[in-house]
Amino acid sequence: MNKCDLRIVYLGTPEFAVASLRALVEGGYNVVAVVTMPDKPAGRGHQLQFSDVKKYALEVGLPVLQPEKLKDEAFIEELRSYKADLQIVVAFRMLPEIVWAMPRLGTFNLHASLLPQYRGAAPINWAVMNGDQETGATTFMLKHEIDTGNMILQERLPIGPDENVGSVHDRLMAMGTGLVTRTVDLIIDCENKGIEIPTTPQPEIAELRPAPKIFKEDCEIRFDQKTATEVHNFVRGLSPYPAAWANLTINGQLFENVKIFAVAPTANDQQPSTKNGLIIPCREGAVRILELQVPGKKRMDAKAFLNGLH
RNA sequence: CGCGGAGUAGAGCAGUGGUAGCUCGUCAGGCUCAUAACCUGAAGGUCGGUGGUUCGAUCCCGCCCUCCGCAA
Repeated sequence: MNKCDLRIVYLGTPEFAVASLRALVEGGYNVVAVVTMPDKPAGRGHQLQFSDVKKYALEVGLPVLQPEKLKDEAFIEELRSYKADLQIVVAFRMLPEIVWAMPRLGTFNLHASLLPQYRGAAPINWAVMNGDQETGATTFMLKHEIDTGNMILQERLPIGPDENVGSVHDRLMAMGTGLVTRTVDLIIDCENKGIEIPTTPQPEIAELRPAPKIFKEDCEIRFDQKTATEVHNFVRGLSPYPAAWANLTINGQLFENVKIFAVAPTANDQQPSTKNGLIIPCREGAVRILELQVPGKKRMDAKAFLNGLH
């Protein structure tokens, strides 16, 4: 079997999933259809928005399936009609067994963490928020419990001490493309040799850190409850999306819902200060805010913000 | 027709029915390490676009363009 003989159905939604899809398409793999989220009204003015994966699929002329419900009879029938040998899911949603068990060779997932760590929806954010110095990406075969299947390939990636999640996301996305294509190559190779795909059960680890979906209320910075280092990690783990925020009182003026994109730990300070930049005291130490955004305003560095105070 | 904010000097913001200021930056000079330092001086704006009201509009009214927050 050649890579152009293997029929692949690809499931994914955001930008992170586009990279691997593109790698497959441009690498000459036989992607026969794409499954993605239904179009939704979004953005200012509630315009109908296509998912990033759908935009790309349309660009290259791939069939797009957008089921409201993954168990829907019509959708299952349509999916079957593509006669996939393999399904690949990247940043999609939970799949019912009837979907992931459908292809002859099964379904594998690209997950943006070193499994078994950071199972869940926001693995990249949590790794940075926890101050980890390393993360990675893993491909694994789907099974019932989410993000627990046997691992196929895994690759590690260092996290810089001041790096934010946006940067880690982009680097993991690039790394993921290689992981996905190599996983497919491996599967084809095993198929040709008539052997099982070698997989490894996820190791048992005592200290398992989860990576649940992050909501806005989880993003408020509690300066009084965190050390300067913790605030720093929290901010970069949420920057640029979904962004940490806080209500700040500066020179007696209250600013609500201020998004904070970058801070640097700095010398201790008891009071919020604007003398040497925008300094906010923490439970231990203090941070200097480097980049922020007030509602209705543009994102700006702290210096610009201070220039506008009056 | 989802709700809302905003377009004034390179940046961030004030302001007024009689053609505009602040902080920062820039440039020139001084001081000399204050780790986003200090002093002096200068340059730099058809106040988003377009109609209207007015003796006169950056400011009031209509339309257009652009940017942003919320919500999804």
